[in-house]
Amino acid sequence: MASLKDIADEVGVSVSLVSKVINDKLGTTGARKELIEAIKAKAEELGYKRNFNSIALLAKRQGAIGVFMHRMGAKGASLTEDSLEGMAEAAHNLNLRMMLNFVTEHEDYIQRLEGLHTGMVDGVVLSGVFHMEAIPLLLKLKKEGLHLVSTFSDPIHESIPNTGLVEEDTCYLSTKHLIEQGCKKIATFDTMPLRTKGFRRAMSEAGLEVNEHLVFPMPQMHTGFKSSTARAALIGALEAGHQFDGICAQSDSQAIGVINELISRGIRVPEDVKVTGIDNSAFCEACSVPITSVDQKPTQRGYAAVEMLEQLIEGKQVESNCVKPELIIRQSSVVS
Amino acid sequence: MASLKDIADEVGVSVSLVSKVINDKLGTTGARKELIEAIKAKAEELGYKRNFNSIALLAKRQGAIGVFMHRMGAKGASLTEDSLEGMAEAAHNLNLRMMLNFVTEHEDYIQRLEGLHTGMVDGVVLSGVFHMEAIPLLLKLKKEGLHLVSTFSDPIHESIPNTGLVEEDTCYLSTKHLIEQGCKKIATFDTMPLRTKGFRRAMSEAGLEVNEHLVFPMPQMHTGFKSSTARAALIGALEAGHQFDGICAQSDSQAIGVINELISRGIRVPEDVKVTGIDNSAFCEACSVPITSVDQKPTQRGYAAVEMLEQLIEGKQVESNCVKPELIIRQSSVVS
DNA sequence: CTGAAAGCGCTTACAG
DNA sequence: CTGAAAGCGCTTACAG
Repeated sequence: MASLKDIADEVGVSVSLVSKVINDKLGTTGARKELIEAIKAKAEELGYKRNFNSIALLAKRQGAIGVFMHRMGAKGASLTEDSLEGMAEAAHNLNLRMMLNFVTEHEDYIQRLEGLHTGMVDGVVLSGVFHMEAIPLLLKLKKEGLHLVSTFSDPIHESIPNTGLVEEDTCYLSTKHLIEQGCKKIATFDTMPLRTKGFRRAMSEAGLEVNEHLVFPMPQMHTGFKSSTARAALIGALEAGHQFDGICAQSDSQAIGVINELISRGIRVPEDVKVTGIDNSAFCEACSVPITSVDQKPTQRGYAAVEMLEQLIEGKQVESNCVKPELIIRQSSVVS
Repeated sequence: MASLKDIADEVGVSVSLVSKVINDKLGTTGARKELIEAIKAKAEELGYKRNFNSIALLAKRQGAIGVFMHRMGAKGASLTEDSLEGMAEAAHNLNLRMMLNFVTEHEDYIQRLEGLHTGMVDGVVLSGVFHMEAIPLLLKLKKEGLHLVSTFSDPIHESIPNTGLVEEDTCYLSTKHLIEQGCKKIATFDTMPLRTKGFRRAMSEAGLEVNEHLVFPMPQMHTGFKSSTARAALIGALEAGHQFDGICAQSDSQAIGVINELISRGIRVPEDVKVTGIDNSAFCEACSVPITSVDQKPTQRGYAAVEMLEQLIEGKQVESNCVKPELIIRQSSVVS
């Protein structure tokens, strides 16, 4: 690894000059053409690479950010991957190195967060599953000078800017769409309160009454989003004799489980029952009936979160914002 | 951010002593108990965090590795995510920071690789999609002192240790299983030569002849693994009147497409046709008929690759190795 | 136009 | 038992 000193020695000039030439910081005064060229040539020849450590040491700035990610979403939904993709892209464009901290076990969260040294990155974006109990620790890290940004549905603390999602709009959009397609008796899996709220809002705006038997109670956690859990709930409703012509699923996994169950019983999708999901995952295309779904914009939000963090590091004022989900219409909800 | 000097000043000792106490490097001589305690207390009070930059500057070691990942696998297969999970876990256990370089566009690959400064990480694990044209650049980086390890199916260069997969075994295992379940006329999608080779080996070992009409030619690239491409190929074969009782798909996406098509034609899975996939993805559980599939062990391989890199950085000798895929049996291939 | 010097935060012989 | 000094690779006033 060649250093500035190596170049300086070989060319026969001072380290200062080499530094200035390499960084194009000669100012108005400049330097002799021959020297400039000799230095640049030698740097090239020696394969000179700047040493980030010494630069950071001097600048008191790391040029690096951390991503603290608790893996989220159903296996197959690729929310985590899409989100990382957006963050990595932004980090690259902003010339920031990106350190990944990937958590999978709930028990590890706090401990991993404690290992997040402030002298390693200029800031961190929190993502994935959030842990309420981490807030005091986060505020402590913030006080120690670590810039913090998050990308959850909603801000977790007034002092931590967030790139959110209008969560309520997910089911609002899909339910509204189902109504436009002629559905009157719509069911939903009550997995996430805000989503159910959006479902109710769309129903009420359309003047439709919600049949509470069709708001299937679900575990409000990981398992609630699963295909098999939704399938079981659906079977219960069918056996109880409840009637419906639309299902606003709160995940694609739920939707695919539901569609498989309906078809196996000879109930046609979308002719007899229309179905929508959430995540716009690979399931949507792979399902026997391609699934209408709501895109939560993970890549866009990941990108925005990193941009926001960069602003914060630069000392600018930033505010939490929200991305709107988008309905992607496929076969499961539209009779052609 | 408190420094050693801050602590030294406040306690009234030298920086050297603080350094030794903080790092438990007092040696045999030791130091006065009161001082040790005073220093540790002050460090705690000031929230002292070691500065990684100065340490790296001195040690000529970064304590960080890079992951150069070209996102791979079908959307929904979560190979990339699973792989990252294993790498992150290993990095954490080995006390290494992990820098993620996430590439999605083919055109960017080389350029991104060039941006991989040697003074930033001690080594890099290459993963995901591989680019043949990158080899000269990789060898150059290696010569500059960057440790390199990869986790592709096969090693890409004799000088770059690899945590591989016995790719041929994927279809060998699934085909063998289909034969054990009574299949005699087995089809495959010829998407990856080594997988097709494994298919042929299993057939030949069982004394079964391969019907070349049932080796469906596929684009040997991304699109070849897709659900819709496989479905189209299957429809062609069905319309040509080819007979088969088993399908060894080369991805879960292919399998799910095939199963959906068969069922829609009233052909039963697994009773009439048995189907297997590869990836052991979320599709397997979500499909109307849960899919027997081959696990490529991405998490385990990611973990192993980082361990290997650490060994290399430590100056140890390492050798390429291979992980064996594992067959996960589900409903699509077994009549209960 | 060019260079000497100080200093970022730390560790490691070495001296006392 | 404790500390002064050198040095990792770099940048930035400042002096000439």
